[in-house]
Amino acid sequence: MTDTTKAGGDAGRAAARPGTAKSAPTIYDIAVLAGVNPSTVSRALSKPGRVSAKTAQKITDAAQELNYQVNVFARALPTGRTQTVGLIVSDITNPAYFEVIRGAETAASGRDYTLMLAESAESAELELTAARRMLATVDGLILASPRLSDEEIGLLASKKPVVVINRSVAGVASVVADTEVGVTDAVRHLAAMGHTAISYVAGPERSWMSQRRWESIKARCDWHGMQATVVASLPPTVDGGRRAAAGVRAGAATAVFCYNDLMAIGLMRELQSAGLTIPEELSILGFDNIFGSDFTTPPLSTIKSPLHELGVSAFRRVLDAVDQVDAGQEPPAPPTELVLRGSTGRAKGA
Amino acid sequence: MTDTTKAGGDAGRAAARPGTAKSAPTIYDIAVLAGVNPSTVSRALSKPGRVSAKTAQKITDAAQELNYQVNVFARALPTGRTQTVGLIVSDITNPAYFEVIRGAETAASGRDYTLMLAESAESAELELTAARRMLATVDGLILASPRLSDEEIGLLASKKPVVVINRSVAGVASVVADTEVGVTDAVRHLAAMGHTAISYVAGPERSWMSQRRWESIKARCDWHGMQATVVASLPPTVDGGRRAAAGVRAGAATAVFCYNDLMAIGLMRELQSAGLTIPEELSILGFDNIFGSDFTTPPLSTIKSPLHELGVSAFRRVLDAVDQVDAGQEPPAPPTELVLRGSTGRAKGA
DNA sequence: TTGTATGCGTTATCAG
DNA sequence: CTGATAACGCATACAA
Repeated sequence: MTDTTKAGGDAGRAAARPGTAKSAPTIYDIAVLAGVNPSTVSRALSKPGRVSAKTAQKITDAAQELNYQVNVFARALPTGRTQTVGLIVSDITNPAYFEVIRGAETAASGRDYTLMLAESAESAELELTAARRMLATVDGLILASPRLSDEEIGLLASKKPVVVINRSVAGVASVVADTEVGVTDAVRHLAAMGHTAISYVAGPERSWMSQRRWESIKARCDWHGMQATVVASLPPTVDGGRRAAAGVRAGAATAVFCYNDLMAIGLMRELQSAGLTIPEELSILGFDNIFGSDFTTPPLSTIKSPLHELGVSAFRRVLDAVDQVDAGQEPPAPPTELVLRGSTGRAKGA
Repeated sequence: MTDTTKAGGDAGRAAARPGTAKSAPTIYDIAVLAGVNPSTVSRALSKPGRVSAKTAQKITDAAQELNYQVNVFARALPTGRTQTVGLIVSDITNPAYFEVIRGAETAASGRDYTLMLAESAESAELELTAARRMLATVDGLILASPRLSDEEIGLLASKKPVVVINRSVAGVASVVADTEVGVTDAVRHLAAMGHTAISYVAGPERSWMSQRRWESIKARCDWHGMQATVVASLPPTVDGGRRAAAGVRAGAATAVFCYNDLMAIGLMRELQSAGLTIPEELSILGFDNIFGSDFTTPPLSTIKSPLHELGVSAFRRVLDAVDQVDAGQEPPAPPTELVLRGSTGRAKGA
């Protein structure tokens, strides 16, 4: 039976809407118009070069004329491929993700892929739900600063290509910014400004990157013979930063790193409203260099992350995995960079 | 032929990955395990109540045991439905979209829908591309402050349910914040502070909302017998705001509204770095009340938008359209609200 | 209530 | 190089 009629329920896409008459054209329509077999149309459209130039021309012309658009569902059914990759960020409200989203997005568009974005609102549970949902429809998944456990991530990665950003999970591809260079510069600067004791306001326990940043800071402080302590572990938000104020004041540090700019901003504002002057009485540093970190008074000194590159690079790596191309070496980690503004200064009494 | 074997290319999802053995279970697998017909499984899983409680139980049990997951593509093929709605924002970098995204997202999750997010980077062309791409895979589309022309939007809306946020297009459902109340309060406040001439820094020409806000401001100023003028039309970004500085200084206004907070922040900072003191020499007002608008010195006075409600409401309306339920009345526009902070004060010389 | 038969639009296999 | 045909997994008229 080579029935080319389009019978059956018209439940298809583009049906029943006011302006839309009949359902979208298919390769069958193109086939009759071009006088070839549907399978030839399929070939011509999906694998260039596997069909004679002449018929290919006829077919593309016919497709153009009918304003043909592939039905991605029909295509995905036999192939399992969707030309879509997912990106899950832990908090859409954190400006730090702006650029990683942009980076991934542009990289995706450039390769004719679509990016599917979701957030987990800092909840491991929601993150898992979102990840599972996405996994069913995407070719690969990018997890930015995931709150999931290593096991959960490994499980996801066993089903589809997964790349994690700013985290390291055994057996899973990852793209991590090199915190070293920014931290090295920052601590050296602090030392030069007479600081001898610093503290660190950590982010969530589950945050691999928070841990990583602390280790880096600790190591450099040791090197300089400075004292370094963690004062708290709180949500990576402005409010989290505020809540760190008491702990910070209780300590003896004259300079404090916060896990990210959001926390640094919260901490600074809370301290200021309690009467402290920044940086005269305390130096504050954040991480990321987000939108708004230069709005504050004083503007925030911070360690800038290569957010855009992270997004681009992560997308590239999923695609490599999807296409089974051997990624070769892990690409070098893009470096961080110290951005000195007004929230850091000479140590009090130094 | 009721062949239940799973032959053919194993190109399906979850194939060829290290840990994954055979392809995912289907309703056929469930059917044999539960001892019923596949179509019964389909019914049991998609339309609760159309199958006897007993068999339903058997089927859900079997599904559970096999860890069954519907293949959304296979489902989408005959039905055309994907349980997914798209949201396109004009600039993912604008914090104003945080809450509309969150709103739409939570509303979507609540109804077991997935939100697909994209941005257009303030480009009408990219927006159209993104919209077209999405249209093929979603059940409905939300356009937040689109830069598209009315015709283009109408065309999209003729194919799938479309809802626009903060814009009005003939024949297309829309959700718009009521600017009136916020503006009314703001202008009244300004009048009380002795201002008699205000100016407006407009956003993009294509921005319906920028126009809307201006009309609202103009009307209230007229009412108070105040003079009101537009000084520029620029990109709705911090940099756009900076570029408005010269025009603002050239005018005689003692208070200026900016299309949004981003512009207001840019304008304020530029003016300040040129030596002006805010609000003593000039009062500045923004719109939206975004993240960071209270970080500045002085903190920005602004007209807060019901961003979250806009997102929620927009999602609801697409869903109504998708489900063909008569939306009934246009829901009332959620109101804006004046938020007085430090960037507004008594008119200079008043 | 449940089973039967078929279609959804595309890709893939196998002949010719 | 091209044509015929069988999956891909699910939903749904229709019959029983």
